[in-house]
Amino acid sequence: MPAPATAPRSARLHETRCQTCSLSSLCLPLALELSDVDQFDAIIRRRAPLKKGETLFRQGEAFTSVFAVRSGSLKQLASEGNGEDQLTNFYLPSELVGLDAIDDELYPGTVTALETTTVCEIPFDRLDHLSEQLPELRTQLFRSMSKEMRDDRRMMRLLSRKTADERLASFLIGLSNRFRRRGYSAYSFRLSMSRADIGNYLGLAVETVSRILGRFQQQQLVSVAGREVNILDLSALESLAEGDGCL
Amino acid sequence: MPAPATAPRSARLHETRCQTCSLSSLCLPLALELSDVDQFDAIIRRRAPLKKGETLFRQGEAFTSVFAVRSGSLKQLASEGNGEDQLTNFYLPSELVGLDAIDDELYPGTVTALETTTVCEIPFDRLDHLSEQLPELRTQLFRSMSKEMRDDRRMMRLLSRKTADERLASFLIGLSNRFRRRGYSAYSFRLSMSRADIGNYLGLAVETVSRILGRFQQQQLVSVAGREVNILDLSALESLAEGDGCL
DNA sequence: CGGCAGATTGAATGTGGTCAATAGCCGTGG
DNA sequence: CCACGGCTATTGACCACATTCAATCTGCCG
Repeated sequence: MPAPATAPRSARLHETRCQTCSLSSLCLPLALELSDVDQFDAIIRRRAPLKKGETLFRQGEAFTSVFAVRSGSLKQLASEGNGEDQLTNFYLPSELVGLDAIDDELYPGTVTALETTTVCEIPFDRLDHLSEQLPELRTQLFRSMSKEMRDDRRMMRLLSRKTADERLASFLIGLSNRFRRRGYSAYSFRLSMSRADIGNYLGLAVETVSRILGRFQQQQLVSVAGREVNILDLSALESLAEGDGCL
Repeated sequence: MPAPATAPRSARLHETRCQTCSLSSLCLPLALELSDVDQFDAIIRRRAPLKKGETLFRQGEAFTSVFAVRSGSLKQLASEGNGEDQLTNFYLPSELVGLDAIDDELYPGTVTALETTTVCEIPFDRLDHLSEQLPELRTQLFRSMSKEMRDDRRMMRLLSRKTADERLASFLIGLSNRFRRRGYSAYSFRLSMSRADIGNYLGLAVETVSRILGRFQQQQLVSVAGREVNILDLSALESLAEGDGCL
């Protein structure tokens, strides 16, 4: 049901353009000339906001689009075989969702909103085609994918070599950095995900997450109240995250 | 030092072309028309074979090229901070090395040959530029990266949820599949990596790898003699790898 | 105010790591 | 050809970290 020519106020909300988006310096069009942004903007489809718990797409659905997060946050869950679900990623504003579906043209996980979340839908065939004419866009796309690969490697290192304490510390540092880059406080933020999500993501039991957050609080590294986090000693947390504990 | 017009025998070895490469159906030019393969072929640089233990590039070096493995195998090691090295990947023939370096234009790990190995060097700027004219090449490149991301997610699941037994089983199954796709036996192959490499990759101690391989042998799942592996009960190994142990 | 999911805390268990010793493999050189 | 040295692999004993199970507590929405 496409919006009529004279859209009502509710539809206007989704008419925002890349040119006016505060994330444009982090998002795909980051390297584009103003005239090119117009072209890019033209292929974007705005979406009605997702409410908490609503899914953007489900595992196994046909891949058609990648999505740029505009506000809010999402998680990606992959259930494989009879095993439990694995939380493979959290997505924050300006990040691209769905790049891992290009190869076999099926989304490899279910992506769900952790809070009220708005995304821009970017049909991939049009993105691909546009990337032919706009080398900067193509480069940015390659970079996004490459970066995600690098982040994955970092995650593998976390999962295979780090202790539970180091994982939690890394997780908090990672969030802090991502918030900072997006213009939010690096020291004070709200976790949009549950302890269970954190545990699932980090390969830890919920109880372990809880215990360690408690311990961090005792050690004056952070103060945690429910989902509100305050980082009290960033550098200590950083050295913990890098496994400097044995120094 | 480019080869003279009439190249000596030793240089001829590296003149092989994509058109005659037995891997062409798995490698990047997979989807190209014959005429387009010529263009692709023209940007490839053949390399002298790497001997066991020689490095293709080191962590932190400037990114210039991706590499397609032609024969042999490699490992990628990333050392972060003061921590130990993390083995992030093994590369087999037809696979692309270096895609994770695009974003920050530095190789994020050191890649080393596990045995005598030949690779094709593909300067990335020329690849990128060619992908503008050849949509199929671009698609294939996107797919390769997307696939690597998917594989990384699978690896994360392995590292965060699977037991040591399941990891080893998954590892053997994965190798078996990769060998099969390349036309080698899925049941009988030689590990080009040491136990230490396997352990590092799977997030296990060497001793654990050794123990579990021994146990698998007792259980008649495989027979292992040094680096020679024979898979005796593929389906049992597969169900083990998927964590069906509790069924 | 009640109900329920999410979060915390405690005690017991087990998987895999560490340390240490031994055994096997392979290339080198006598 | 065999002996030696170094490295890789195997095996064993012990220990620790994180999981599991279970109970309790907190906060939130109806």
